[in-house]
Amino acid sequence: MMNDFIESIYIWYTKNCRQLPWRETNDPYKIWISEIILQQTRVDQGMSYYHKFIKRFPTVSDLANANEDEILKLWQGLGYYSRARNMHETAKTIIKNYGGVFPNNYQNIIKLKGVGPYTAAAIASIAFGLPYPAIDGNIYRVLARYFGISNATDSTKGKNVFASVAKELIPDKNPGFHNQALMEFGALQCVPKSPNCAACPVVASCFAAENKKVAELPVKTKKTKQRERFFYYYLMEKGDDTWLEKRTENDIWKNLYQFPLIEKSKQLPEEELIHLEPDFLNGQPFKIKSISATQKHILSHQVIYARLIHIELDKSYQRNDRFVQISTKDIHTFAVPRLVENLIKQTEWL
DNA sequence: AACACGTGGCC
DNA sequence: TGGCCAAGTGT
Repeated sequence: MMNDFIESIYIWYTKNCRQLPWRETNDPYKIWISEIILQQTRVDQGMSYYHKFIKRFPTVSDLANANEDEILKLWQGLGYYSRARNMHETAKTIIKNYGGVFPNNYQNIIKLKGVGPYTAAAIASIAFGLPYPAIDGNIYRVLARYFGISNATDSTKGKNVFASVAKELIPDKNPGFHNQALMEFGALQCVPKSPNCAACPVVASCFAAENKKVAELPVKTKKTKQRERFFYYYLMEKGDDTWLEKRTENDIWKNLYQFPLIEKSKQLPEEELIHLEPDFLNGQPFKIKSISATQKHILSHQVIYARLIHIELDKSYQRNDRFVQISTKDIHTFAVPRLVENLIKQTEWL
């Protein structure tokens, strides 16, 4: 029964799998890079980043020796920037603790920063042929529907139930093929919304198809609530120069750059905006040249309303040590969040 | 254990 | 359009 299911998935995968660059290699370094990029990220979205990273950092020591600023610049636009910071830390760990050789067992792989149960199992099975079941969002969905598992995938109980089912299924030989087949099946056939069950090779024995539960499975309980934030960025113009600020707090976009920011707890009307006196200007004279329209930027847990206030500084303006003074034409060399990138695009002066 | 962490695509 | 979801992890 289980074997028929798995056999069908293997046949389906052999026929339908995508040719992906990280499937053409056994290099654990490249497989690791691909797995980090693909965390919570679609193949289409991550593909160009994979190519950029492998080209710029062909080996783990190339990555370890890089500056974090450069790594974040390459990662710009992908989101979840802690992945890039942790990747850098792990590259340095592999050089320092493993002599530059990627650890080849699950226990050491999962110790690496940014590598959790899913990624450790994926690397162990795909790169080293070790029988660890990788359970990602796709596999939760496939197993929940096919076996009729109604436990929430984001509960501790549910995770244990899915883990034990996945463990039953994992073969000793070709576990990497097995894990990728199941994931690919979820990604292409057993999709979240309106899957084409008529074309599914295992529909005849699928619990959800049989019981009209395809739309109800898998079950998730937690819903994320968003908070609103109001960002007022200052584009400070002094001749050909401007200033950027690095976000160093444990908050969104850590270690990325932005225009000097004033954050408010509520939206400010334009007449209040024009009278704002940012502390970083130290009461020195400035002239407002323009104020952008409000830009709405949506994150998974926040909604940010941002405006860019373009000001011209007097020649006497003293530099502020919190910020980096740059030649404005160099602004594109700094890693910035998508929101700031969009503001830059919309501003004539930049 | 619950929550924070990005972005883009889909309907 | 707004909510859901995508090869999860760290704290």
